[in-house]
Amino acid sequence: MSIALNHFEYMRGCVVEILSDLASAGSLPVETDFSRVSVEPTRDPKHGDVATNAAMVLAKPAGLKPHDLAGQIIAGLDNVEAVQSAEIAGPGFINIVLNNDFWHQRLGEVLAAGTAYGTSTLGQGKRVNIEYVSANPTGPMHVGHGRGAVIGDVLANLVAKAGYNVTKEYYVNDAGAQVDVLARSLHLRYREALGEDIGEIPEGLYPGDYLIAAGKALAERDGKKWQTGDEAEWLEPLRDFAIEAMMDLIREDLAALGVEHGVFSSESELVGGGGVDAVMKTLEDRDLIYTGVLEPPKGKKPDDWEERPQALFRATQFGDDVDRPVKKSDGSWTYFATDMAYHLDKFNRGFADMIDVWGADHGGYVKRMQAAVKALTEEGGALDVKLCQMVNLLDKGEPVKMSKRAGTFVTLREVIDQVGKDVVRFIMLTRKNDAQLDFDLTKVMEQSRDNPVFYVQYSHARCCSVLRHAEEMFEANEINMEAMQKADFKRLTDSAELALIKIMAAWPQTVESAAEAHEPHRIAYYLHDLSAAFHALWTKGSKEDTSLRFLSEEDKPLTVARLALVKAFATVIASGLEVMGVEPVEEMR
RNA sequence: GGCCCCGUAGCUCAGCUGGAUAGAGCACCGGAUUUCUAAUCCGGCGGUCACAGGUUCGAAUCCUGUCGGGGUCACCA
Repeated sequence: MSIALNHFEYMRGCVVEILSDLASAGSLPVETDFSRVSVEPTRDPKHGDVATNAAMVLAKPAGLKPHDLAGQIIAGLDNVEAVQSAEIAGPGFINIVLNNDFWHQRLGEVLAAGTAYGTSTLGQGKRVNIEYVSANPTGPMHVGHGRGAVIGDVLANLVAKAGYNVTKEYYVNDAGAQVDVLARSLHLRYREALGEDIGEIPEGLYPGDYLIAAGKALAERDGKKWQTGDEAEWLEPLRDFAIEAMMDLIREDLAALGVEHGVFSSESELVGGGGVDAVMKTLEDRDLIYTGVLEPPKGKKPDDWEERPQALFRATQFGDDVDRPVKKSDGSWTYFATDMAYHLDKFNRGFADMIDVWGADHGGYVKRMQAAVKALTEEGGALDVKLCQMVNLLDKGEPVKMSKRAGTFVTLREVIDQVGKDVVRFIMLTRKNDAQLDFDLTKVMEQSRDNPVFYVQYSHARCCSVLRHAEEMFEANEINMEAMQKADFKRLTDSAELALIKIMAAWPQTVESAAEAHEPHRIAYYLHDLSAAFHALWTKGSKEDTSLRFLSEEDKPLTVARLALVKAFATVIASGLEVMGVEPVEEMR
């Protein structure tokens, strides 16, 4: 059982029970398949709380008209305790209104569960590996990395809340040519630290200032040990030193963003430990590796294209468009080859479900990796890849000009320091992962309704304000959690109050569907909608009908019931923000 | 040329895996402030869901094709 009732699932259960009864009574064929029967929210609240398509889906197999079957289902629904009314609409929908008691019970559930509200057992403890960030250890993170970091992190929280056993993983690309370049770049900074004039950083090396500190640290640790020697002598130790320094940098950035990985996997360890060779040998034995010649891409041909035979993986057998090289011309493994070994390693560690979060520029890589997983796990594993589109950094609507060379590059850390981690995390989720995102440094700090971070935080702060005022009006034991849970919820009858409860009650379903779809941005949208319902109730009480104000000296029982509503709302907001890794704000003066 | 993503209101974008009369914010127009925070709310205006076929009770959503925008295309990661 989940910690809260998913009322759509609950009502679906009721409908299916009625259908089963109809089947045993002979009104429906005994073997009728109910799998297409769904219970969903209505588009328009005027249509009721939930609607089912049962009559439309089953009319044909039952040999009945949708309306006739609907009539029989409605007769059954009238006997369901939670149902206030049910009626046929449109082509055969059954619109269902649930009674207030049912909604009041949901309110009690929220209070009982606290921020654990919405936690589900959907995943049944199944293990899922989510690999994200995996930024190359060659410098500090930029804003685009930050988006992937947030999407991966929140997706992990979300999937965990839906009942899966999640491992957050970072793949360290500490092998290959680029970390050699890093080592050479460090060597320059190291000589600089020892007093040499190194002049301009040559083209092709990393010019960033962040290596200066690493150079100094190396000079302090090792003195002049590597200053004059041959590259062959110092390359490896400097590489290790540089990677360690860069990973420290990245870990600091991640910590500032509130992101923490459980596992760091090293590419070089995988290669060094023979993991790649073993996997390739296995593939060769299965005749999935062969020596062939690739055709150059049609359209534009690369200038330095040379036709040559190379070791290819039969990716086309598993859904890819062409077979993919696993060896470079110098005989070493391609990145793809090591990545295959890495994904098999994850599978062998017990993760049949894998999710990778990548930048959109790696889009062309998805099919081959999925083909690889299919081949390596013999269909036992599944890989979903979330591609993150670019982040356009703006200030007051103008693009922020960035150049690595000119040293005007804005790092993720600078943005976090400027606007705060909570704002960064929230804004990163205000678009689907595969849509481009504008991040305006000024706009995200504005206190207005078109800033979703503020809008949601403000609704929570307003709650806290009400609860603070209540403390002056009541003795502590009159409005503690116990008292709120015993409050007379039946007093909450206004449409705006009930509307708020109904959206709160949709939280468990939101968690489950967003987790299943691997779409963390839905949480941000949900919280915005939930906040809107609260702001609406607030203003309704203060303007249209002051009897709807939360605090009333004259009617304390009613006030306690309303405080319970306020508390429950704040709890669901907090629960959602917890998934997003954002701290709820209690005051915004 | 192949592959992937995208095309929804003047602008920025949602649309819960196929549901009803397609939604929200901004902008524009008009309202609400003796207050628990008006940093908010309510109403109005605004659409050929790029286009053409197809699948079915039913399509913004799935399939095919066309047009337009972006990304990517051995030996980088």
